[in-house]
Amino acid sequence: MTSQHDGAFDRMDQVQARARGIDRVVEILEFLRASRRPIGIGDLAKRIAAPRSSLYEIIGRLTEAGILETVDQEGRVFFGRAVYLYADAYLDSQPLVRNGRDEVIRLAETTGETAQLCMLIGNKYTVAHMQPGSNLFRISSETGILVPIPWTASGRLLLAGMSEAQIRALIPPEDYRLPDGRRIEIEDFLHDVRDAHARGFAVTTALADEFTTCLAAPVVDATDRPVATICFVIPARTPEDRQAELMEKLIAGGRAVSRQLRG
Amino acid sequence: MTSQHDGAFDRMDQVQARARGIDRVVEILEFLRASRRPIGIGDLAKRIAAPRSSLYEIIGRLTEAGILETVDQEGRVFFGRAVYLYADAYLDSQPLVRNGRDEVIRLAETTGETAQLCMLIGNKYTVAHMQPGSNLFRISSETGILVPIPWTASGRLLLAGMSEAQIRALIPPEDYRLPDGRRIEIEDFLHDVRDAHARGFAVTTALADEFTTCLAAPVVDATDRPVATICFVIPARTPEDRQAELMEKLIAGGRAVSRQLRG
DNA sequence: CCCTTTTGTCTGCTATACCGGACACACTGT
DNA sequence: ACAGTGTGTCCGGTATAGCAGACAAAAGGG
Repeated sequence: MTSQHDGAFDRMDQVQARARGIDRVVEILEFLRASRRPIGIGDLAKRIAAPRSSLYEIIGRLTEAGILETVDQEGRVFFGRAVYLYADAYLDSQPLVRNGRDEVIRLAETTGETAQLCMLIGNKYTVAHMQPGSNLFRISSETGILVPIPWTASGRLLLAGMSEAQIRALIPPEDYRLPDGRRIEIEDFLHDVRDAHARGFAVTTALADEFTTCLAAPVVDATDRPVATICFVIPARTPEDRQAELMEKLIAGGRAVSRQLRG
Repeated sequence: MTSQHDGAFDRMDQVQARARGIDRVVEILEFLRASRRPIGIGDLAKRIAAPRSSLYEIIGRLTEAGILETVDQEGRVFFGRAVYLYADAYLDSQPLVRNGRDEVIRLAETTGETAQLCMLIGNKYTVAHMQPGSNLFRISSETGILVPIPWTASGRLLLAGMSEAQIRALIPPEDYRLPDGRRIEIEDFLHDVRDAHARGFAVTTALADEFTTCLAAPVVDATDRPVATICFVIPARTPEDRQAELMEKLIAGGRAVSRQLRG
């Protein structure tokens, strides 16, 4: 039907070229990561716009490998045990995440506050590990969700060492708009980044969430570039001296993890 | 060299039909899981008998998706951040692992002993989570490593409910040989399994490791089949009454997690 | 220095993986 | 009973993904 003369158009409108199996795999995994819950194959086909017949085939193969698992008798699928093993191997190879996570657990235990290990993935920010504190205060952020860098205190620290031009190139304009609609001025943000770098820590209040303050300290590699942050998520009205005390522990913790990276 | 007239032979010896991308992906991930360290692409091509040109393509795609990462400037690759996020979502979806892990942490804290959450993957046993105790006693086992079932106390509990024939079919003969060379008699092992099932707990001493005793209690699903165990790893010379006390906590903990699975 | 090995990229051929669509079956509600 | 919806399987055609092989460039290594 689609004849010779509109080939170019076809490409533009419907990128309906037959997809590669690997691309399907990536789409599936990415979808599951984002939605964080099991889904039926038919449903999934609609959501990622893939033909059902292909998905049955691909998911069958992934299930066989243990990368996916059939969750219930309605045939819903989700991540399988294999990914747990992959991640375990990954952690073994990454002293950063392993040590950082231990430190975060320790901090959460000794202070009772919610602590996190945060890092960048591409041009987004994510919480790699979260350890809830014993306090009643509920936090909103979830592990693994990708968040615009300007929304976070940690994001400001993680950009330390990048040039202004690099930062401008990295962060898409829409990421400067906060969840409540406010906009962060790029100049202000760049200033924050320089500031965070100079001080060696960052604090933000009521940024992504109205009642939350975030304290962050950097973890740096052997060349002093920030590779992660550890941070506390606390009620905005936490007393000054308590905040100072927490910040001190955070900086010490960040230094400890950084030291382990060098050794 | 392989000429026209031996086509049939070709098929038999070397199943050299062009491989699918997905299969390559699974092979790559499985290889990395087993070897647990970064590898160059050329090297990898030899090890899994795949053409280099294809691997460059596939690994490029997986790297783009964050499933793999380039580790050093020599171009070696290993698991990437994405698998960590996948695993995190997986753990969230598994009440067993989530609750079990919490209970293990609680037990390790209140008793000061090293506690573990263990389960089966295929015909092997693995530690899904380990929480070191505050005691000086160092344990050897590591999370995520696959271990022969007969080497462990937990393994005996996890087979409860299986018939003798099923057990014989499941466990490869070489798994009855301990790290120090001793062999476990199949009959003795089967007896241990029945015994563990009847008592509702298991104890082994100096099995995988000379100076270690392992106490284990089952976590069962709604149909009373064991799906995991929680256990303590303690010095072999721990006094009897202390062991009894720990065992009691363990059984209570296992029951608690089992209850959560039902609800 | 030359010689060997490896690495990353590119190209054209063709076996085949993916797709569309059809089919049987199981539910559900009316 | 019957239409409507969703699930799991199968099949044939064709766009294309994967392969072999060639290549330059870099990296050892003697």
